[in-house]
Amino acid sequence: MSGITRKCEMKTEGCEMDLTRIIEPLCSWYDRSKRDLPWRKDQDPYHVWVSEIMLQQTRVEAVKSFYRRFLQELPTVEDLACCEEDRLMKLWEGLGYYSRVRNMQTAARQIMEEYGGNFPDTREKLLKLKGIGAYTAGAVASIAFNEPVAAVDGNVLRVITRLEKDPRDIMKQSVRTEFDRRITEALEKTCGGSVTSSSFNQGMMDLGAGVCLPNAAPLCGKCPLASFCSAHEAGVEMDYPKKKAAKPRRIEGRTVLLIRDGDRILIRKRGKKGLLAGLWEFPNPEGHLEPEAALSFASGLGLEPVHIRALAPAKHVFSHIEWHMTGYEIRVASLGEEAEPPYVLIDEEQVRREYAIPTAFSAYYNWLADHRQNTEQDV
DNA sequence: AAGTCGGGGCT
DNA sequence: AGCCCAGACTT
Repeated sequence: MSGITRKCEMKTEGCEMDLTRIIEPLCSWYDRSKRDLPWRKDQDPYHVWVSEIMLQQTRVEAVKSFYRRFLQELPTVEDLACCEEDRLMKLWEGLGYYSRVRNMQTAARQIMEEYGGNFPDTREKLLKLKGIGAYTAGAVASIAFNEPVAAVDGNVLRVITRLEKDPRDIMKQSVRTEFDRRITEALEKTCGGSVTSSSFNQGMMDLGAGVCLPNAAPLCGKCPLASFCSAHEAGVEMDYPKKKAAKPRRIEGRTVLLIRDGDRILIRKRGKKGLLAGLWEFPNPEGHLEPEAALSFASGLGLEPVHIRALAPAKHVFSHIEWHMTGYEIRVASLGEEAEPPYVLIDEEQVRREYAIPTAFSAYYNWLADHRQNTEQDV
């Protein structure tokens, strides 16, 4: 008997189980218990795709309203391919990871040009589209086209590592690739009738979201796979999955300037790449500026400050950065002229309707709404 | 393999 | 305050 086999029999740690055994039980459980979600009303590949992109690193509850509005505004792939950029970003405003929607439009144009508007219907073809990786290709191929392929996401990694007491770091690409291969092989052997890759993959999502919980005691009494689970048998569910500690965030000081001219507010569009690409922002020079420096900044844009007020500090946390912000309201003389490019003075109401502003500025953006100014008050 | 890229909700 | 979420892309 090999050392590995001995170890598995004694502790069942990191020992591969036969995944074909869990497929029928999970499909059966999914058919009884599936959540009623907006993107489960049909199997239209465009609908499935939009939902999967929105759901990347994003909770179901946060996605629902965005999903409905997005499809109402852009009902077809062609609508997405033709959508003007600022309108597209406005539809994604507040959802985060903005490259998702930019990549999705690139892919929509690929579909129009390379596939004549017919949605690619295999995992292999889907993988060539911008923004579609191993997970999303598997999800769309299985849910919309019933291809027997895996869709390995955080839920699957958590469920399988608990089932097998797998001690490997789930952030490693090798683990994801191996799970993808093993699940796909198991689906190829078992799919048929009510056992489908669609039910299995979506069952994994529902199981991960509602039963095999992250960062909380799982509800093993409700789990259709409990009898297969090594971690449950040993009472160590919370020890999995194993994951290396995240790197600490770097901290950036910034000074946010609300530069106002009557009802207008000064903004500019961010660059095409990097953080918050393609969104609009208030001037936010790096560092914590003193009022004099903030006034110089405004003067440097060719504006004539007539008043400055310090605002409460604010903090915003990104995945890898923290912004510690100082803020000022600066009122400038109404010159009736355009601002220094790339800055523009836009009516505040129009900004709120048409310009996507990142949540990072929400403390100051909200302050603005609570302190409307009319031109009569100018000093 | 490691870094970049948002925002929110739960513990 | 830290963790994670229906990840993908770049370097």
